[in-house]
Amino acid sequence: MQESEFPELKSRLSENIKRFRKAKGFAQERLGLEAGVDRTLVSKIERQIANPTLEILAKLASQLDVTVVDLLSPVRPTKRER
Amino acid sequence: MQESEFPELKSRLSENIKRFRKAKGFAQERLGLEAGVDRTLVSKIERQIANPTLEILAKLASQLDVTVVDLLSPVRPTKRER
DNA sequence: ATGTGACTTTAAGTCCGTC
DNA sequence: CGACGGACTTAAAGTCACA
Repeated sequence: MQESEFPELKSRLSENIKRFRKAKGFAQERLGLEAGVDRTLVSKIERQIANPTLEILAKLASQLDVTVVDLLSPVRPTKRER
Repeated sequence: MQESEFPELKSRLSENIKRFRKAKGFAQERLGLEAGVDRTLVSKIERQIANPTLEILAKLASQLDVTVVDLLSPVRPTKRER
């Protein structure tokens, strides 16, 4: 049985959301409010204890002016870290 | 308020899963079985009437030997097909 | 082999808070 | 501002039967 990339995906998602959110100067609450997602869910995603649906990811990506793929992609494709 | 990419994501996901699944010669049932996902859920995803969680996407991607990003990316412009 | 309907169970997501 | 908890509602996940 193959290993799932789920843990790594959650980690990337967390880092990417934090990064894009801060780049926009948004607090978790503001991002949630504008995306139509509860602030506690944003918090859980950033703490990697959530398993969000595709729709939630789409809403957040939209408000951050990025794509869902951007949210799930490795943080630094240029210089493999971690 | 920006429009979400959700409908398009579901569409891409559908096409990509079908494509990767068929490339492996898997039936929906077989893919579901090996990924640990019910076949009716695979069916719903391909018919774009599901809103899957990240974990489900990770499980399916794993069995198809691709990444979740691959599943959500626009259909390959690799060689200008379609 | 897949689509679909009816159903139950589980967890995603919300809302209210405190620290 | 963000981590975190409790109680709640909603919808996804999962099961099964049948076309």
